[in-house]
Amino acid sequence: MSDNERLRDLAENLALILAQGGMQKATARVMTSLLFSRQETMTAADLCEELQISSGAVSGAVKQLAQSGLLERVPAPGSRRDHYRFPDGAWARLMSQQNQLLSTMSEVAEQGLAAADGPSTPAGRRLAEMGDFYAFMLRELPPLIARWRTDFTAKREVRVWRG
Amino acid sequence: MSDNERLRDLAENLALILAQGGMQKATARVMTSLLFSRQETMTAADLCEELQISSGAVSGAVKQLAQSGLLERVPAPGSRRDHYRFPDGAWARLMSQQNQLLSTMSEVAEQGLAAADGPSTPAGRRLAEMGDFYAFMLRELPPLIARWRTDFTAKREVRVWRG
DNA sequence: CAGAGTATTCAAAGTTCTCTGAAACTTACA
DNA sequence: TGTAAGTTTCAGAGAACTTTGAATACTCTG
Repeated sequence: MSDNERLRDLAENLALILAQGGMQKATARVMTSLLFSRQETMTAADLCEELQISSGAVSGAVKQLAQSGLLERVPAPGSRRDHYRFPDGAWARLMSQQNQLLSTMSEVAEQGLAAADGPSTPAGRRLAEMGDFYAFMLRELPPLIARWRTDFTAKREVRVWRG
Repeated sequence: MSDNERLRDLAENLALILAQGGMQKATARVMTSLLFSRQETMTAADLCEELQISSGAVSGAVKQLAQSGLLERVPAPGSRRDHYRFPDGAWARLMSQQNQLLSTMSEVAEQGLAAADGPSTPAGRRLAEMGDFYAFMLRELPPLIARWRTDFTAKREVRVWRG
């Protein structure tokens, strides 16, 4: 199997995993195509051809991905077509967006605790644990992600110096 | 609105959020019922009545939840019915299970990097970043969760002494 | 070991979601 | 401003997933 075939295989495989995790199939395939593509950017037509899906499906996938920051439009002078790419830092951004959910979980738990007459009732015990856990994660995760960003940026610069 | 109604409302609301995030509706509702219930445990019949769903749906939901550690069967002497409860430490366990996914992401990125002729190609750059990010998270998340467990266990013990 | 009370399985029905293909819309250039 | 290239929208077909309800299997208890 050539390296190109291997890349395509890995892309389709990862798309499958993401689809099982709730992402739309076409959306997942567009995302992994961009991620594993040898090209810097891909056009909608490229994606249609590579994935054998309609332009409508590509349009929908692009919309969703752009909203969650997993795809960016690249200005392409001299081309009428939109060019898309998988943005640098997307993974970190994706995980940061999870904070939204953590925050919701934490709030719901607090409200529940208030309605449950404190942490000594069964419901109160469960909700207190839930609230504590999500508050903890909400406190700890953002600095962790920030630390990765710093580390990785430093590493990348070393690579660039070395050329 | 009474506190009981508020609890039920919060439960249904959270179930809706989880369902939007890909969890099956019946499964999410069973989970949040157990989480917000004033009782220590609930039976299948309790769940059927509270949620107005069939026993088949409850059975399916119980199966799924038990597999992911979000529900546990409680031995109930003197009752023929199974009793279910939301287990202590479930949230931490749930997050730990995400490590499986982190691990997969990290591996796929490595394999992709190998097929992409190193980090100086466009695909290589993207996959190197992805691999680095997930390897980092895989290294940092488990100790973080362990730390929460320790902290929370200590806190709970303080509550018990005082209680 | 018989029988009542529960839990689980499974086919069928219902529901929701996704993709396609065509039409409408937008944009860039002559 | 007209035209051609490209993108987005949307209704409808089809696929995939959920739930139900009845039949089956299980498990205590007398």
